[in-house]
Amino acid sequence: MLEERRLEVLRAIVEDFVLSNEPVGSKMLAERHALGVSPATVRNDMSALEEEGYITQPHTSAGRIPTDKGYRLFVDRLSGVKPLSRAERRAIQSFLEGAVDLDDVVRRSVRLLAQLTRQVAVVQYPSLSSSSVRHIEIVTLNPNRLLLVLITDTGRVEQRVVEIPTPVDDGVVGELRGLLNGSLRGRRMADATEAAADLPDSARPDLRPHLTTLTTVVLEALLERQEERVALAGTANLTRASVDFADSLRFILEALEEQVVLLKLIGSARETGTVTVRIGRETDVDALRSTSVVATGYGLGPAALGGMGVVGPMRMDYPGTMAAVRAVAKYVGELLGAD
Amino acid sequence: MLEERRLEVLRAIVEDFVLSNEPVGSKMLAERHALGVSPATVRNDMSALEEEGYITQPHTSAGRIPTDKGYRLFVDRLSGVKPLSRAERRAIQSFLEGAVDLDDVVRRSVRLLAQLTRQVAVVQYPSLSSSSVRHIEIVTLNPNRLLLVLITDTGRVEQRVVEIPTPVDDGVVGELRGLLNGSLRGRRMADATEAAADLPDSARPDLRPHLTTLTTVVLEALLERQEERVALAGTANLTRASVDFADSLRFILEALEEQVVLLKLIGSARETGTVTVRIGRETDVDALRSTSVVATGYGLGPAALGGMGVVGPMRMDYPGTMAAVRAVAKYVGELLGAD
DNA sequence: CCCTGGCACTCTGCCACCGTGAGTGCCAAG
DNA sequence: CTTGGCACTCACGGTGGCAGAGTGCCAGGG
Repeated sequence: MLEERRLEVLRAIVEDFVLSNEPVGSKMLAERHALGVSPATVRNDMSALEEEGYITQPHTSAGRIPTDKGYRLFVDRLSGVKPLSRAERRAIQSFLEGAVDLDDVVRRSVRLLAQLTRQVAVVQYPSLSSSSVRHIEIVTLNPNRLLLVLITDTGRVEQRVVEIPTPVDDGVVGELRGLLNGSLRGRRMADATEAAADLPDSARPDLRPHLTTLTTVVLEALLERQEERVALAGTANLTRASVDFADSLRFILEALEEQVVLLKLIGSARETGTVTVRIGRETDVDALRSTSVVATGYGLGPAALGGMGVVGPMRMDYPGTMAAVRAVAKYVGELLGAD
Repeated sequence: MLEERRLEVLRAIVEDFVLSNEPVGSKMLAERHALGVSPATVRNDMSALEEEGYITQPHTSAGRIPTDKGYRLFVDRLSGVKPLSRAERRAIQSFLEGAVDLDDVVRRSVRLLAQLTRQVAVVQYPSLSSSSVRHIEIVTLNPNRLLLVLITDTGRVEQRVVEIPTPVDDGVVGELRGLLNGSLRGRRMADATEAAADLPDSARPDLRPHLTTLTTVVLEALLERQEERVALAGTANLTRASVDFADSLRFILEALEEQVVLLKLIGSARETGTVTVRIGRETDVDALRSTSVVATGYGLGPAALGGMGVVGPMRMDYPGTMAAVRAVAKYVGELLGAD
């Protein structure tokens, strides 16, 4: 009984603080949350919760606010995932259905997510490594330069200009195209890299040098920029919570411009099949120590296509945000899977 | 003589204010700027300048700050374009040369520009309409779906999935590819649209329906998204000048997330061959009334490929910013032109 | 006619002060 | 274990005084 009420008090504190952004005191708490006990009792509980590190007071004789640890407990044990309304679901679906190509899908999702959560949204472009090769095209720009275009089944298109030492004619280009497609088409990226490496050895001698350069470029495109890109939206929402960040806003913005940082945050959630939450210092990024990240993977199967999520103040509506992230990820996954 | 000194005073005010962000008074001005006259004289000049609307005082008994009109005069008549150092030029060049494809060029430029100017940078993707078709590729996804890939000489790649009512085999696809390339390759986009529209009429009857759908899609891709995309970087720099914006920062960020707004700002500078400056309300965007925009077109010839520029506080180092924008635009233009 | 020094005046910014109110911790009684 | 009471502690907001910077105006000098 006692334990249970304490948790109830913690939940009440988190919920109130999320709404008001003001340290919450014992009196208000006892009044507004029908806890059935007096403020004095609540004070005792608060004292215990503070002892255990779940809440803290900004200064003596102020109310309490949750700590990282407090939010963590709240997310883990005290809150579910608030389901979205039917209207919201329909809105998501219809907004995403208007997309004309992969780029558009990503851009629409990220805007949508930012709007739904009123926070900064991040969407990773579908990773090459978990999709498969649909087609490889070689276009002659001039005798010494080829343009290599790689198309994946998720609709992603990678392109590279390749300089070749000795000129080739269209016939050779056709053969090369045939060889590359024959050996790589339909393969998942991870396997394709091996197949590509073996390719030159088994080919006609006069084609080998060209094949070597081409496959090198293919491998480079596959590996190097593997999952480099992310889309970002809703940075204006950061100012909404500017009270929380004070002067650190600049560093947060700077961190968010670093693709590497974003990938670390979002990419790591990719493989877990569920929505993950990182609170405060759990983000492992110093500039984001006063923010939380709610992220998940999207796309079917064990290896997801990519990750998406939002970055917001620790003082965040976790149930609502988690629901929005999960829903958008689900729809995007379906959209790309069916394509 | 008198006129001339007044302008000198205005220049001094702008320069000091840009550095200090504090209203500048007559005494400091006379001391630091070797004007050869006493503070009292400067005061008279300031009084006149205020009368004419070039400067204003935030409150009685404070120093003066420039008005929109004052900055305008400064930009038009009192400042040149401060040339970049040799080292800076080399840095620009070497940084841009590392780009692997068009996307990379744009992303690198925008980051570079943000870094050089310490402001928010905007770069428009090369417009389709002023480049020409290098190659059109058609890939069969399944009998009823084709992927159309359009490659321009600036390296831009557009892709569209096309649903076709009646299945086609590879032979037909080959013919279609040949027809499209034969009639469109090498054409500038503006002309290509006409050629594409005429194409179906002159083709073999059995190909006509397919050609019609395909050309429709091509036209759509060319027209609709013609110059839709821009890249943005350096939003964190806005916080650097947060004093200037106070609480309007949020609205500025919101405006910057609107592609339409950015295109209006940057795109309009595309056609002028020179660096243009819009100060305060001249931007015609309400949220940006306390900012200035320095922009120019890049790419050779009369019709530029796109625009690029920066958005910053009115209190901005105009000569330096203009120089940086001009230099980056020049290098990017050369890079894309040579490609 | 223009420049200059002097002078009175007007503000903002800063600091110190103080009362109020919210909130706490502790304690003794139920 | 809960509750009411009580003394204590601070942040916050408003007030008042002081210093400093800047202005406008004016009369005198080149």
